[in-house]
Amino acid sequence: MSDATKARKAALRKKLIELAEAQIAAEGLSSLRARGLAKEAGCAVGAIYTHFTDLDALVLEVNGRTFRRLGSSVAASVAAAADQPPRDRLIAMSHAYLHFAAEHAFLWRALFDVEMSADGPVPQWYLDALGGLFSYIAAPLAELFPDMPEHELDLLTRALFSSVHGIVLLGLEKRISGVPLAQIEQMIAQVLSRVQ
Amino acid sequence: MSDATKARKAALRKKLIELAEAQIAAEGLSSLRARGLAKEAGCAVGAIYTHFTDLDALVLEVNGRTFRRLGSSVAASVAAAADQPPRDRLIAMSHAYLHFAAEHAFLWRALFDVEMSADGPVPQWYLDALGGLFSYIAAPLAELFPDMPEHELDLLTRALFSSVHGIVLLGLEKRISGVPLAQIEQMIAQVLSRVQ
DNA sequence: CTATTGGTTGAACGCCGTTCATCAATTAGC
DNA sequence: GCTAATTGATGAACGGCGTTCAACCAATAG
Repeated sequence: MSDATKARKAALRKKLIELAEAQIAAEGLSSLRARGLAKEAGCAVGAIYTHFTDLDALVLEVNGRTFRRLGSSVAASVAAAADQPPRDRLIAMSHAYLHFAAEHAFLWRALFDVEMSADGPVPQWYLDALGGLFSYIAAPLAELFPDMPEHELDLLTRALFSSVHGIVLLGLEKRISGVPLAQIEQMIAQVLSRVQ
Repeated sequence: MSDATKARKAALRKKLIELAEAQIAAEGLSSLRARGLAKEAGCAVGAIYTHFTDLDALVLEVNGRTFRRLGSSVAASVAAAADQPPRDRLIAMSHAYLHFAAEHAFLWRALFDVEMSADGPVPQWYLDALGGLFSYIAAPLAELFPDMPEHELDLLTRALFSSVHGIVLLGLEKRISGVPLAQIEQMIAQVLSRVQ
């Protein structure tokens, strides 16, 4: 296969991922349609399936991008708060998580809405990305609780991540108990600053 | 309309709700099919739509039942721990929430998976049921923090509910970070017992 | 006994994701 | 430079979905 052919192939693949991402970002995961995507990309529906085994695989690519951007976003907030006490770093990265979720609401939701339906194993990069987020939390916690056994520290890490995730999830869910961003920030700070 | 006719009508309606509930409980919300339901109920597909505007409305009925049972379950755990200190009551009701979610995984998930897609307003009983759960949490918190302003107490209530919800959600999600029930209990206790 | 009402029927509609025989274009061999 | 082989692209077709609606029928009212 010539370089030009490979390039065209890769270009269509990239275009499909970008268009899918734009569609999800604009109108949500459930608005993604194979036919709509093909029309926008200027190709036939069947072409999608030469690049991805099914639409879920395509969404997984989009989620990969989203997860990496979320990771950088949180990492940047940690770096910016490097000279602050551990509890403030925890709050800073949680607020970064919140703002990412709020600014990219549909893309962020897609992270947790796709996997459930697919029944293949979770890809490794997914677990790695999650592990990365966990490690950002674990570091300040280890400073706060230097005597805590590793196992308990690991559990507390997961517990706090899940707590922040839950607060962001329900806080942004306007249909259930949606509240202003400032109040969600307050809730996160309330829970994290009470961790003694 | 005669009583017999009304009774038959109500019987089919009830049967449809029960069959839908059984299907969701057994294989999840996404496995619910109008045709399958009609076949099980021994009626035509169209009959479903004389009792419910669409399948979402039927699922909403199922969710209503689930929410009421969840409410009683949490209420019972509060009653059983009535003589214990507030923090222990918080932990007891959170564990009740966890065990309900674990035992009725698919029905519990349906509570949060349907509403999102429908675009009508959230029905009042939904908000009432959520308010009920909140009030169970608010009571022990008011004992723990008698001087806290009402607004902040309200925020802390939502924050703690969301935290427990997040821990249960991700803890039960085997595909992401699923862990044994005992560990999820530990995580809940960790977060709640640290609330000072 | 007839007219009317209202729940029930199931074929049909439009949309969906996915497939596959067919096509077209590029590559490899000579 | 020509032919054969390969491979991505095509889009009509398939099966399945939620939902609709003209036709049907059983029960009620006059």
